[in-house]
Amino acid sequence: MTLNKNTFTGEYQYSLDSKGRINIPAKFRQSLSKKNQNTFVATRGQDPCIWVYPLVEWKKIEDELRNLSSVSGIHRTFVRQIARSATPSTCDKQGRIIISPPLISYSNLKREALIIGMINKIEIWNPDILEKVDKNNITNDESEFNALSDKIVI
Amino acid sequence: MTLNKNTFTGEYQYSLDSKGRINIPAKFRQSLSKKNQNTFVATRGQDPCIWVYPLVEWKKIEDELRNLSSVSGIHRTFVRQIARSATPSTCDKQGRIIISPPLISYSNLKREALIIGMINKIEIWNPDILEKVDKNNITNDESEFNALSDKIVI
DNA sequence: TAACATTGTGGTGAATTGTGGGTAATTATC
DNA sequence: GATAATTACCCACAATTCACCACAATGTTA
Repeated sequence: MTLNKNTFTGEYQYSLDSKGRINIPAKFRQSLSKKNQNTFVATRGQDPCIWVYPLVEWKKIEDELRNLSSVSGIHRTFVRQIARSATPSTCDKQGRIIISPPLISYSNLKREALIIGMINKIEIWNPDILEKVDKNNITNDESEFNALSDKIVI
Repeated sequence: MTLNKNTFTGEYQYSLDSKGRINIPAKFRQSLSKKNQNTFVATRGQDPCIWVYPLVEWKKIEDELRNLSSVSGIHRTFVRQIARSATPSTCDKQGRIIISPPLISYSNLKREALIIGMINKIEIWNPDILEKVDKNNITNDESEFNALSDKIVI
């Protein structure tokens, strides 16, 4: 059964090997459209995790960043934070991509890695950290959660 | 893997050698279109770092500067700051460019240099200085930052 | 249940890359 | 015009990266 292209759901527990490689779940790879050339772009997430975009999705972000003028200090900082850690990587024959050392240290990744489908992108977490973040969020955000119900029908 | 041409992302820690040469990361060089003839133009950044443009991108900047009227004092200062230190340099066979002494002293570069892909240009930083600048920015600009991330969907 | 296909993980050799240094060419100085 | 100083170009090597192969574990089909 084929869902929408470039759309990711589900969670997987894979391992980051000693060379900084991590497997992209087969289901995710199959969902990629041809235009992506089996390539992803990994960058810093807003949470302490790694965000992984299919190439075509990333290009949209890139274009938006390109249009920010560097005369503004805020723009420069913004572009720097995102572009700095963005690293493209094509799947090898076994379906793995490479995670750059800066991203590994930012996300505090050890051997175990939790891969989560986030619809238009993929998140890679250190499982322990996600657990902590989850606990915090649940106790804090009940009210904001309710506010969301205006925007999204489920 | 083919990304957009003349587009740079990622960060690299390279070294400025005793002759004032610094390596342009191989990934960046591969991204250059032929028209650039392996040539970059380095100039003062708005932050205390060096901005490095591929030749064709720099030409666009020149055109923009050309259109700033010199009647305005601000314009003159702005143009002078950028034009004054702009120095073109072609990669040698090993992929290095030369950084002029004025730029080295402006950016306070020592041996270690942090090279950052900023989409349409490259920044070269003294790592210590970037760290300080980063800390400042994060504490100061929180709200404006959030406003930006609303405009840009990531 | 057996045979087969797929998937995740480890490792290896070849090619590439970053860095130091050396020599020729060019420019500057007297 | 001769010499010194600087700059540009090229070579070499160690370290890293990349593309591929192998295999065990898992899942699928007959």
